[in-house]
Amino acid sequence: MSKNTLPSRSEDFNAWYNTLVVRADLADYGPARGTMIVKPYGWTLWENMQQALDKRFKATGHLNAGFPMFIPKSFIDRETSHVEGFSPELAVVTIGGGKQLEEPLIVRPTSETIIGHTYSKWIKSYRDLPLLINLWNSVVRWELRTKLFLRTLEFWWQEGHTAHATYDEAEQETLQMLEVYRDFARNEAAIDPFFGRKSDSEKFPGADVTYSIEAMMGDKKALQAGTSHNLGQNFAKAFDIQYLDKKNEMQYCWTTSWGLSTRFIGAMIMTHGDDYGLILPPRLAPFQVIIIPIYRDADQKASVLESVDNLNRLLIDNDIRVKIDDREELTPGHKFHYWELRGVPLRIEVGPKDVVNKSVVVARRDIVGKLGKQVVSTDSVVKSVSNLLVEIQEALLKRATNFRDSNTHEPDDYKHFQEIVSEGFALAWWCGDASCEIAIKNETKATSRCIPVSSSEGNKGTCIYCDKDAIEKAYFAKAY
RNA sequence: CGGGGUGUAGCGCAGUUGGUAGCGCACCGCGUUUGGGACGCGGGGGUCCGCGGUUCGAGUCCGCGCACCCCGACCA
Repeated sequence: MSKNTLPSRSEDFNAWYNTLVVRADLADYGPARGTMIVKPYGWTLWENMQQALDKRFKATGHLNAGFPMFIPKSFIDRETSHVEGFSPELAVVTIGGGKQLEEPLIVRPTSETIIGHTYSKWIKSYRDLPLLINLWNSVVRWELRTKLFLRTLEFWWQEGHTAHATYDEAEQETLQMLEVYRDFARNEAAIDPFFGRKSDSEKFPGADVTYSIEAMMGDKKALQAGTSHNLGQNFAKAFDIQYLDKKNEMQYCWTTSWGLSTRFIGAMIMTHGDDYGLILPPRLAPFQVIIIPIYRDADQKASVLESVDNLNRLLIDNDIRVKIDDREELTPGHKFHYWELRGVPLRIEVGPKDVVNKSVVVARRDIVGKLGKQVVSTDSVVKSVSNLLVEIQEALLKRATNFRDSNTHEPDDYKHFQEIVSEGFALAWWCGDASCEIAIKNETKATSRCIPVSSSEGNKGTCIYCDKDAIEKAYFAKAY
């Protein structure tokens, strides 16, 4: 029993996470510092996320495209705050084919600049708008401190880039995609994030406004899990993205960008996982059901495997992602732990007794042990499994949301605020002044996460730090 | 870049006063097992992070590097 156990989640969350990511076959360390190898099991999870997101992007009128990973270095210099934000973390290529390049190339840290360059060529008329494109790619940012999925030198993501005729359209797009992320998080990943506008110091370099979804992890720290930016006309002006309007007058476009990355996998791990390992939401899990055959002798083996095959086919026919673990060298008990570590939502045990009784044992990953087990007749197994997958999905969302809410509080005063953010989220009146934000960070390590839309509900208050008038509330928390 | 820690088999570790490298898990073979991490027997696998020094002899002592991890700084 005491073999191969994970570090305790409650005692050492960090060690738990690092060990789990590797042991559950999601990812591994690459040979270069700070790089990540996403293993097939982790990549399948990412593919399922991609499908769920891509469906939503298509439904809102976007098309995918592929853009170069090499960008002329001069591009990054065109937008003032963009260059200031990204210069420290650029990977720069100076040699190609053995020769010094005339102009260095940067490995894309994000594609706003090359998109800007391209859109200025593509967009001539109001009839070309809106232009709605998404990219699935990887980007490189030379981070000092790395952690698998949460912050690596290279990571995989999608970046949407749109151009519009008016500010209102751009703002509407920005908020629409924020809502897409929120909906994805809630309904696919069973994570209900807070969402809102970023403070000036936390926003994307080059954006007028950044919105984000912010999720609470199992250690009560915040994770920015997706961002959507209204870029105003900053990139349009830097890259000359102009169109002729109906009155034959030149106008600058209004652009947006929005991204969600493999970091979100970290969010799922840290939201749902427990001491036994991952707990994956059924809608995204690479395998929704793992079937474990159990038998003693050759006769039993034959009948059990036949029964398992039938069950497997039945589930596949009903679009359930299922896998049989028929490895002969491992005992059933070992396989139970193996797949619990990997977070498969449902386990079906099929043994000699089940064959005789025309039944199977179904065990829930989110309720480990006998409490989560039930005997289901073969006739109704598809219905039971389908229902249970929905139930688990709902239970995970409910559990995570309860945890979030029971660790989020509105402070009465600054002392109270300090207590709250030492172990959770605070929703507090804030004057909007960066100096208060900085002081709070220095004194508590908590940063402003986002300012929920209509946070004030028309009321006014006083800043939790400086007592000056405040018209908005912001979430504050220690963050990844 | 500062503080701390660790480098010995795939992973986790032990290695005594310096004497020529071992344990558990994993892996391979055979057999018995299989409803919550099976067992027996046999087997394979090592530039002991690197370089230099001390010594008859270095995993061990000394010096200099390097890498990784943790905590800071930094981080759409």
